[in-house]
Amino acid sequence: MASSTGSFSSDYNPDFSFSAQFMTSSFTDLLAGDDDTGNQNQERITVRRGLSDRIADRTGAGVPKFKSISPPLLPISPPAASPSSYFAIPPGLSPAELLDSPVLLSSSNILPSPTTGTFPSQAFNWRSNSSSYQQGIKQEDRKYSDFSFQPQTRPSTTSASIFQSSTNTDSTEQTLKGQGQAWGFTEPTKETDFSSWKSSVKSEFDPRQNFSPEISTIQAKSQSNGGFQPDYNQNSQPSQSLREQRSSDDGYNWRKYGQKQVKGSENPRSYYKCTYPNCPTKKKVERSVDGPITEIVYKGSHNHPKPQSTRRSSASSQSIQAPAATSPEIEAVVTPENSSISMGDDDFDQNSQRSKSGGDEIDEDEPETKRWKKENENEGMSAPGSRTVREPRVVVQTRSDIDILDDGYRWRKYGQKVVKGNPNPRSYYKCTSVECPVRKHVERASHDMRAVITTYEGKHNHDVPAARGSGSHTVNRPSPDNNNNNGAMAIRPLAVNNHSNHTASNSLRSIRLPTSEGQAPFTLEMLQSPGSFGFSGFGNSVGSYMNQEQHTENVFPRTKEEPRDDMFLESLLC
DNA sequence: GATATTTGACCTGTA
DNA sequence: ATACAGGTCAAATAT
Repeated sequence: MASSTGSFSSDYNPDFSFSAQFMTSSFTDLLAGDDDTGNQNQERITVRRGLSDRIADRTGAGVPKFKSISPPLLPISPPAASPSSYFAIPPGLSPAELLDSPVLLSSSNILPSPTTGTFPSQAFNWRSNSSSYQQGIKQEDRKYSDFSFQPQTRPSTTSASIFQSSTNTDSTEQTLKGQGQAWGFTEPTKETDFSSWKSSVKSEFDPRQNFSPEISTIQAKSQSNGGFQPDYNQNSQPSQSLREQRSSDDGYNWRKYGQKQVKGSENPRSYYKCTYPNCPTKKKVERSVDGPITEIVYKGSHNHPKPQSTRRSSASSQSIQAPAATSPEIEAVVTPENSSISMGDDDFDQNSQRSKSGGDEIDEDEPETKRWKKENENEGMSAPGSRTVREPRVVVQTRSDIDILDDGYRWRKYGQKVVKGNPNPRSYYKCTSVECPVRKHVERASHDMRAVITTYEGKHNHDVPAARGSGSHTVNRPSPDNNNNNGAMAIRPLAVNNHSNHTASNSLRSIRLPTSEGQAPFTLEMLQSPGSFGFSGFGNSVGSYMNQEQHTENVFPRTKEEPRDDMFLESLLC
């Protein structure tokens, strides 16, 4: 459960490997990565987006194949033209601090599991701007009653899992809830998944092996992307594409019986049946135009042992224990697309959590999921067995992006929740200064992953920490590619500046909209029309929620903030 | 010729 | 009841 717990680090405890590792790894990767890497990440995130578009967008050489696995973009910044531009560390701010910053912390959600080093599936599920995402938005009214927030709690199994699911990407949530609940998906499974996550990086996974949606998703992603998995090379072979059609690398033999263009996705979906006599297992696979698998959904469980002939490394197989053939099925949805997943890494991230609470996940999948689930039920498969893996479709990494919002103060993340009306998780931070009551929450606009909404609550009773007070560390950078930057905008909200300059302000909200090249981020205030907003950005504190909400709605009709949720969260947290 | 894939048509579920 | 979308079938085609 470490993973689950880790994902949600209530205490900003350095010891907490989860966040730290995530951060570390992602940070490291980021540092090490070149632009290409950044692009890849983005692509993963935007899997749902037309591949052709993405390709066109990217100037780099080959098409990235790591959609699902690559670390989500750091919140810090959108892929810059040059590697060096990736990070803009403010003067006085050391990398170490940066790591501790809320930004990174938040990003941890998206980042690979601390324990395993793998990415949460959620991240992969995000579907950024894709049409599918829009569809998903339609369901924003869904109920998120399942949200379970237990920041202080150690990974107790249940709570931890729940938390994680809700905390992580939307896709994850959705997966767990939508599928998990219905199918009796249990947390233990989840843990298993996460723990195994690291080691299991395969191009494809065996349904039996994977029983967690997240894993499936990730694996799928990785497969398509060529992920970070060590095993990848082994598994992937030159002629694999052809073979994949038949056996898909998951050790079973499949026969393709259909293909269809799914609405909302540019990627064709292929339908496969296990060729073993009387085996009811099916799977549907979505591949992006360039080849990588963006989503895999398994239905049913194999009623036979895996065929002997396999080139798959035993190690990879072992990494994840799959439910026995007869075990219940789990349907995991990953999608990514987001761009889901959704890894759309990010997707994965946050969105991957598709629980209803997550809502973020793309609804697109939901129908399918339901359908398959239903079928499974009819077939008497109640157990978790089938899994959906969604890739990247959606993945816009949110957390990291958001965190970019370094406003000069030090923040400790104390919670995360998906609020009604916005599939994107809202991170909650508290000022780390002793007794400082200020809190802020950050979330992405539901309609546009690139837009980040930061809301401040309360007034700082102290000065801005010296090291960070300069505000010169703005990370804003023009994004080379608007399309690729879904959600990955690393920008520092103006709010920050305002905030630092006006410690007296109780409440400040800034919305960062996607910026096109050379465009500076702007605050909500800039958007507000005279009549519609009475909110000056420095208005009142908590009481301003309604106003804020209105603002938000005005700007982003689909982004709704419900005070209730906040209060709910507060009650839980406090 | 056997096997697998492609693809348009049909079926089914959902809104 | 209807339209739409997803899933499946099965003949045609390819390997």
